[in-house]
Amino acid sequence: MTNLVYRNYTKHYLSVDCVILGYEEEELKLLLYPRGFAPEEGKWSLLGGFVNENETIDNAALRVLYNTTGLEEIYLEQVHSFSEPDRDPGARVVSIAYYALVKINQQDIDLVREHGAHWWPLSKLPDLIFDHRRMVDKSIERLQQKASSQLIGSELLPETFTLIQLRNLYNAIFLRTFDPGNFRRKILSLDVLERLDIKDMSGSKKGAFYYRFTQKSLDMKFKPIFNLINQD
Amino acid sequence: MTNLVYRNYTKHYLSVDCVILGYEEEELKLLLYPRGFAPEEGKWSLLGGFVNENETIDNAALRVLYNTTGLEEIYLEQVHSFSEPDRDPGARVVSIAYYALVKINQQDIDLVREHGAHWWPLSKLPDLIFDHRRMVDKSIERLQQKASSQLIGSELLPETFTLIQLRNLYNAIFLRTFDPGNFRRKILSLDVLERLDIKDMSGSKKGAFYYRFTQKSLDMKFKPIFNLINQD
DNA sequence: CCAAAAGTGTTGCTTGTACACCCATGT
DNA sequence: ACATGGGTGTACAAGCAACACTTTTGG
Repeated sequence: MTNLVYRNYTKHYLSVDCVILGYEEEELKLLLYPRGFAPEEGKWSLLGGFVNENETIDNAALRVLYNTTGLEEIYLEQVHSFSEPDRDPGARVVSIAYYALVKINQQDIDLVREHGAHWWPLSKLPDLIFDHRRMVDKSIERLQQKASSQLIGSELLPETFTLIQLRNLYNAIFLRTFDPGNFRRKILSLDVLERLDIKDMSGSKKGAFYYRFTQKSLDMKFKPIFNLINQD
Repeated sequence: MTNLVYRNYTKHYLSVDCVILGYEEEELKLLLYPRGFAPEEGKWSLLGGFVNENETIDNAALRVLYNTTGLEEIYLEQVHSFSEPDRDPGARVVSIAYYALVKINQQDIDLVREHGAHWWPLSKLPDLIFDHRRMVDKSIERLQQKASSQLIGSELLPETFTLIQLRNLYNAIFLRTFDPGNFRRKILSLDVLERLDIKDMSGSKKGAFYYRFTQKSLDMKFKPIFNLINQD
């Protein structure tokens, strides 16, 4: 099927590397694999895999995520392609970095542990192989951009959450502390959350109301995600 | 040299496609090639080329630009990778889109014409092959983002320019009209332009002062560009 | 009743926007 | 002198940030 004109050109190995971010204990965590062989043995690695013949790179990323974490319908965003010829000493591999946002919960932790992976706090990352550290940095930059232009949280928090939890998430993403009053007002003015009649009593005597994203806001947010999956 | 482990995986054709933008007659223009053969004969194409064995994709993009326009030291930014398996009917080719900003001047126009390329106003683009239209749209989005977070213009305008020209450029990028007074104040407050003692008398009797970017601001802007070229 | 966290109000400052106004000068 | 576009001033509104204040309730 391949046009003869193309025959003269080099083909390349193509991989995807996923910066999988979760939120737990008031900080962002990154899912990493230990590398058990040379070179760079002892360092840690993003979850990655090669792109197959008949799939989009977005699908390759989803496949990698599914195979290693069992998770489906994950929020994914393409970040950047990395192509230094010697970035992978084993062969010339061009890699496309993605970031993914997932909810960390116990069953995922077990599943993930079976595969040898481990959640690392972003603030205390170990040494990463190749250019993976740059992939992480660029992903965080993108995540910050995204979080400033729209309210994120539905991908990282449980379905219902308090505004305090949401604020802590934003504190973790931006590495600063937002003013409780101002944050609350600003978020509520976006008109994407609805208050439930249940309170979280664990943090205080007064209790903090639970909120959740309105269906409308979720619909709007999920559209681009599924576009991602099926139309590149 | 290739590690045996990689042998099982598919290799892919990798190309770069460049959204080359220039500014002329108060509008943004896009450099396109006519496609002279089937399929999609009669449509127009971005300037592109395949990635070679031992070059970064950034360098591939620079090479394509140099070979087709003769221009060096061009401002380049990676935008997104496109990977639908059938996006190119000739073969499975994964393509990475870049946008480039260049100054249009007469000698470039001649040079470009020799290659059969043509500058098209963004507002009146012809039909493009494959997914090139999406590449253009995504590039414009990125350009707008960039232009909102920092003053661009040194790549698109002559070395000296009036604030009116700069405003027209911004009008063209954002498809709206900025208020003359407010635009001027905001731009000058950024403290990256210096006023020359020369006036452009062509537009009015009073004349409009020429400005240029300060060396300091250019140094800061060019750093990331050359990083792009040599360290992916 | 009081400590402590949740939530509201108030104020001053910065920024954006609309638009009126002044300025310089070639004809 | 006046029309024309360049350039400045002003006044109002919106948004942000700091922080004081009120509310609730388990101990």
